[in-house]
Amino acid sequence: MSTIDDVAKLAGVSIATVSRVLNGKNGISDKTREAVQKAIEELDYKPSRTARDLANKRSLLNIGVVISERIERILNTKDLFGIREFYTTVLTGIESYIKENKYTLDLRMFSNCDDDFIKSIDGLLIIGGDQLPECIKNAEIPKVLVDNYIPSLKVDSVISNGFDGAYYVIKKMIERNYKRVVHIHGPLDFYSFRNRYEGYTAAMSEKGLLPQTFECDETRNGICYALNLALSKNPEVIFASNDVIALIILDELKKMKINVPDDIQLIGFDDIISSSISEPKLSTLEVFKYEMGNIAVSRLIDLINGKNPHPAVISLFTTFVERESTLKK
Amino acid sequence: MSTIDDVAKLAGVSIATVSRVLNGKNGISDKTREAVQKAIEELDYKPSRTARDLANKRSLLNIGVVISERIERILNTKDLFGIREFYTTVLTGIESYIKENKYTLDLRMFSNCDDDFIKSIDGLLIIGGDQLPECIKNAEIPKVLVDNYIPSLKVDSVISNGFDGAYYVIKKMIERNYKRVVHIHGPLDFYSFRNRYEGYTAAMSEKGLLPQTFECDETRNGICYALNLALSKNPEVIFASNDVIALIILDELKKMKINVPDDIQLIGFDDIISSSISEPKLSTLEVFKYEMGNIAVSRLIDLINGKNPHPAVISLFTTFVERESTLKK
DNA sequence: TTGTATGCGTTATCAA
DNA sequence: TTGATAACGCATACAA
Repeated sequence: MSTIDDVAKLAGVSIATVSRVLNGKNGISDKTREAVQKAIEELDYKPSRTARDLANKRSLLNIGVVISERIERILNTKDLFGIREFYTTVLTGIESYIKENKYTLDLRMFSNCDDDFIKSIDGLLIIGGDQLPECIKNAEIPKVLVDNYIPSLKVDSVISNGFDGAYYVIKKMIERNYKRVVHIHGPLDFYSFRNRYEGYTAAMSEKGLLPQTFECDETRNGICYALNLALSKNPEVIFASNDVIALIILDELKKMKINVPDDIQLIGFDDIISSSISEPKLSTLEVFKYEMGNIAVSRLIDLINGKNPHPAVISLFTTFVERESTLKK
Repeated sequence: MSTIDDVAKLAGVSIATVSRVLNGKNGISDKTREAVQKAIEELDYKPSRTARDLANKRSLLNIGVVISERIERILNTKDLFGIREFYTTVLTGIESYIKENKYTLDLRMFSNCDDDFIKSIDGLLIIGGDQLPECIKNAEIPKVLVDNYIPSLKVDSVISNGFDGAYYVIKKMIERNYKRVVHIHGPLDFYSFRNRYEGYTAAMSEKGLLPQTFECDETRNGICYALNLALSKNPEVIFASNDVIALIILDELKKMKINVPDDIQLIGFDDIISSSISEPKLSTLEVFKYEMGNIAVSRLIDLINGKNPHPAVISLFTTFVERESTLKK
């Protein structure tokens, strides 16, 4: 196998020049370019991907990370520590990957994304399920949605596999002979809620059971309201969109002297820390938040490097973590 | 990612020593070895295969590619050129990536996958939607399913986004005011068929229409049978699981003197070459087969290198290619 | 427009 | 038993 050195020698130029020709840089005289190309042809030279990858690692990229005002609020709120932890962990995954590769990070809120910002970054990570402002939607740089997916947009996304997680756990409960399994969920315009909702629905339908779903916003009031509706169905199992909602439900059930898991069993989604210290401990589907951040950056880097540019959705498997809230004695 | 340098520093030795420990050379004091191993553990250090290959000036990655007997038959059959082309293109994508990286490839049928084979490869690409034999399922090496997905298995997969493709195109037809849209599909135990089926169903249901689906095997007889059932519903649009089925349907409709698109409109899936030369030309959803092969290898390499090891499903967006078969005058 | 020199993460050689 | 250091093939900042 010939190397860049052989080509350079044959063409009578330096390896830097050969490299430039290879990478289509400009600022090369036609004569030189032709000479190099002829040499490449003659030697049937093929650049080594291994070496190329290795050399490419060094490039300093500036990664933009944007969050909605909603998430910004969450990150700054004390009592919703549950959700806060979710995004914090995702961000940690992002940051650690960026740091390891010696890239730089620029974190902004949606409202601060002007043209100058877009121009200053090499790629964009967009966190959370909120509506995207136009300036972000239109930004013509590599983009990756994190914990969000917009089917109509064909933008790369990294999400958790909410469908299969929900589907699996609901089927499991049905196989344990519970039939009255209800779902209390957040607004379905958030993809992650919708995805889990669909998994729940699919499992119920497949088992010939009627899905019973109750929507709520993410406030305690909203959750209480949905919970009361749900309780009127005399459920054996309540499956909530996420752990934050599940934990509030747990709290409310306690107030009503309804015992979990003996009277009603409860399942969340996300596996935030509070779920493992609640009383009883909450059974839930673990979402790999840190890994989600990690892989999102990794995918973005690929896009920036023009590697596997065809847009794709990357969906991370979840794992059922069974704790006390589904272990009825 | 930490490097050999980090480990050396933490262990208080030189990188040469670390390298020795890594490669199990002898002539190292137990004390040093332990220190190095502890550092490796602590940093969760994984050697870079890229750098290792470069230094070794060899690419010892041997990628196993396995296909079912069914696919092997398809690849060797002349008249099923449609499906044949599909898998051929996927394989081309795989091969080109492997060649570029100067890796080696070992292609086998399911029945030839013994332990020796598994031992001889660094990672496994499994093509197509067929049932996996135990020896492959149990192989404890990095694996990626290509054009297949098994929810219960948590194995990495690369697939096309059949749901959204079907959903999008069906909604589009409904918005053009067609209400009698039927779906003729292959066996639903193949994930790709099931996925498209669900996209169709979701779009119909969402628009308040009753999904009308007809299963067939992939033989002409089977397709005819399903087609006749479907025709009894007096459809305005027929959506087929893939182009091969659609093209056979087209042929049968011609025999019946039913005009496409004026009497019935027809939509396929995959975008194989024959679809662009049929009469009329077939509207279809393009599946990026070559890219699918490419990204599958790329993902496998990552897994082999321990990069982003959390299992994930990568789903490639499809594109609607509108040709004559849906352009009713 | 072109060349020089450096670094990417690892292995291997040669000294110490 | 260990450490410095030269490759491996390429990209690129900086000089010329």
